Amino acid sequence: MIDIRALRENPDRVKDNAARRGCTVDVDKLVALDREYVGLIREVEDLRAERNRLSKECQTNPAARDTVKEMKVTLANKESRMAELKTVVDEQMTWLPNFLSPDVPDGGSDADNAALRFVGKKPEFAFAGRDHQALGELLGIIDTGRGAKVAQSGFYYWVGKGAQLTQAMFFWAQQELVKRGFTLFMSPCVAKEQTLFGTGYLPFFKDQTYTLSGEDLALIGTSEQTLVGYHADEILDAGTLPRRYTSYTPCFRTEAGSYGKESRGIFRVHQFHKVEQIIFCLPEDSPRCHELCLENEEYLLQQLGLPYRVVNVCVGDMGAPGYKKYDIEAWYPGYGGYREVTSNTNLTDFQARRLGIRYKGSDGSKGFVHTISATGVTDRVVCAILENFQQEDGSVIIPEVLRPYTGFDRITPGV
RNA sequence: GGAGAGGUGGCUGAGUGGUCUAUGGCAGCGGUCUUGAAAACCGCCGUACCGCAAGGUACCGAGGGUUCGAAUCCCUCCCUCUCCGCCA
Repeated sequence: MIDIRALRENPDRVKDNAARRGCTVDVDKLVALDREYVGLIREVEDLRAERNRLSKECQTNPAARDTVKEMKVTLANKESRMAELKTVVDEQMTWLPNFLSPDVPDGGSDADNAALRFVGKKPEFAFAGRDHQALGELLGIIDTGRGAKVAQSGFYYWVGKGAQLTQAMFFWAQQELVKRGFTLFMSPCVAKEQTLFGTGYLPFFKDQTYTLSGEDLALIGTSEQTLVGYHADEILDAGTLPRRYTSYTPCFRTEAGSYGKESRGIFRVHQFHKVEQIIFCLPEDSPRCHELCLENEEYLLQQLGLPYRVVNVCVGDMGAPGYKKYDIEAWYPGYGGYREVTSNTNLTDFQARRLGIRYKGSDGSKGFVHTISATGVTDRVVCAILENFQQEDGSVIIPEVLRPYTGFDRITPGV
């Protein structure tokens, strides 16, 4: 949610931003409705002041009661119009996108993202590289068929050494982030509507959400929802910022409308797993914290030995709550291209405003915190490990940093 | 799932129709005193919104209702705690 004062003081800026981000809210109409609303606030509050004054007078002057009774009718009419306007204005406000960092590239899709740098050396195979699905089947470590049998298409099993490798990576990543100042959480994997709304997933990504029937609960699409929601309606002591939180949870997404798009393997699925990075910080600190999360992402991929590129995500490929976003795309030799493995968004005060997360400084300063939401690692990173470290016979060499956690240094077909 | 108790400001905890944003304590801020600190004493100390300002309005779990007037009375809902049952 943007500050409604921005709308009142500089509607053109809001309008331009909304247009650039493909938002269909009629800003001019919204401004007019808000203006009427603010005018009514004045009238209603004046009437209430008069009513309150007369009510006190009733104790000594019973005749005042009749006056107040009459006044209540007028007041009730204005109040109901005011409530009506507020409902409409609030609803429209929730659809307005965040403002953009000046260095966000234009563009309509991920093809327009700006590559910032390429890191790591792509492996060179003297054989035809397999993709993760082929490797997973050959090694018997990814089972999509039984995932579909038991749950639905889009669910899958990691099996045997694949599951060990995956768990090893997730545990290792959590440990690394803790070393870097993050507090580890185990989080609920469901959240109520208000939490999803507050984090900006609703109303924008409603059709991506699995809701539980008969409950005000949905499966989380990311632990960002529960970690950011953790401090809803709280005032944080500025001295405790930035706060760095991490957790490892499953993430559930319906992926409505994306059937058939890059659907081979387990790249786009209904349930994946993620180690998340969340930072709450002071407004002036959010660009720095955003970079910090990117450094962490890069550090993890470098330790694993994976080649990747960093992209500055363009307007059209960024969700409405984002102010600036970096994606990291790992190299997938079996697939033959770079594919998104992490994303890292500076949401500025967009979530904090909706959730009521504020800070207070000892110098009396106060305001909404900024939030950064970034990936640590996901299952997609394991897919990249499989593709990059595959051998001609289909076996996969385990990155050294993970070996203390896996207890083995390679996965071999038939073993 | 069954039974009971309760939700008031950063915390604690009074308040059962009007002068209540709301007693007291703790924490916090400022000051007196002190070489400094502690203690003691004095003062300040919620949030949001409207307004140039003066000031005003709203908020005692949420939403309705009664009333000239609701933290206080009525209704609905939510949540928390305790005990019992079940159980990873």
